[in-house]
Amino acid sequence: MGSGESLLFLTDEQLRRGIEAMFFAYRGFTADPDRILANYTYGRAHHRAIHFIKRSPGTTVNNLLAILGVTKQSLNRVLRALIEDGLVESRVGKRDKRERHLFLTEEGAALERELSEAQRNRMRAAYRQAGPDAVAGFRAVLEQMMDPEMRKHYGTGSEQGP
Amino acid sequence: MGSGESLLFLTDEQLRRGIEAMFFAYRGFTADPDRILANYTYGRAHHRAIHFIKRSPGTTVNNLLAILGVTKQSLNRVLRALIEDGLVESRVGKRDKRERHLFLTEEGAALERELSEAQRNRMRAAYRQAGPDAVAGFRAVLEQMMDPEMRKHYGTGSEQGP
DNA sequence: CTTGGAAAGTCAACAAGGCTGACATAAAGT
DNA sequence: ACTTTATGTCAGCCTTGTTGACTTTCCAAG
Repeated sequence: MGSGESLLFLTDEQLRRGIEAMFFAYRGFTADPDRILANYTYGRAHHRAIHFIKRSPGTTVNNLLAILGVTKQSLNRVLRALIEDGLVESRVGKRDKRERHLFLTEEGAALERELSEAQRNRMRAAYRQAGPDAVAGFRAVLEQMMDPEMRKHYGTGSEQGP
Repeated sequence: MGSGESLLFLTDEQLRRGIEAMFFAYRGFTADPDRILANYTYGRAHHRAIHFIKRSPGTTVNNLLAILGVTKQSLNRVLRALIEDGLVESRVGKRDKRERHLFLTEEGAALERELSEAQRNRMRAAYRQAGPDAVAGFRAVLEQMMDPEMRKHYGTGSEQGP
């Protein structure tokens, strides 16, 4: 035994369990917002946009594109709906007038609160059950699982382009 | 301070970071299989079916339906393609001839290996970087995040209906 | 032995949300 | 003046999910 024992967590069986944990947990993770969104004409894509606009008010379209990892055509469809419905405001950039800076309106912020409260409640319950040490480990593994490119977006939040 | 300090991991800010960690990590989690699947005519839905058939050879369609949480029409489209292409074999049940028991053919098993090796490699790297204690925490939090219904599917694997 | 209901399969139609490609406009930068 | 960047838009396609309706098969209970 000795050094072999400490690598037990790298067996294929352990990895398989980790893979399935990700699959089932992600379903739970999205379940509550999905239920709420079903009452509107919006879907997960709208939720994601709203989330990151809330996190970084004034973010540009290009910024959002990089974070979400979709095409501009795809994002545009989503943003257009949110802007037309008055949940998101798009302001022409002061310094660079090509850029559009995105903000939640009061109505948009209300929906964001509704969605994120549901999601936070589940996350909070999971955190509480698992305990602080587990949370640190949870975040450490997830961070390593991201593409390195994405790790820079997952950070402080509310960074605004210079 | 005192007892408040130990609850720092439950602040909205900490929860937001957890939420984004899930989002970015899940993207990484699916990125490698997605790249591989792009070389075939298959998508994520096929991967999921193949994964759980591999985990529980001989599982029935109804079983798979419960695990995957989609409609039978949706699953059927996926299974039909896999069966027609000879990656999955569907055998009429011995005891109950209404049931179909699903198995991977050699070709199906080969694709499964290709996909799961890529996914395991990423998971293994993440586990290794984060360390065994982090892995335990990772799994603990994910388990709590699942819908309780799903927790029973996330288990031993290779259970065959009686 | 008949019948009710479960398991599976299929057809059709639709929606969300990805994608590519082509093109337009405005503004910044060189 | 020219090129590049940021954004928006049109059109069309694909995957994967949905609902609803209907059929076939066949186990099991009455």
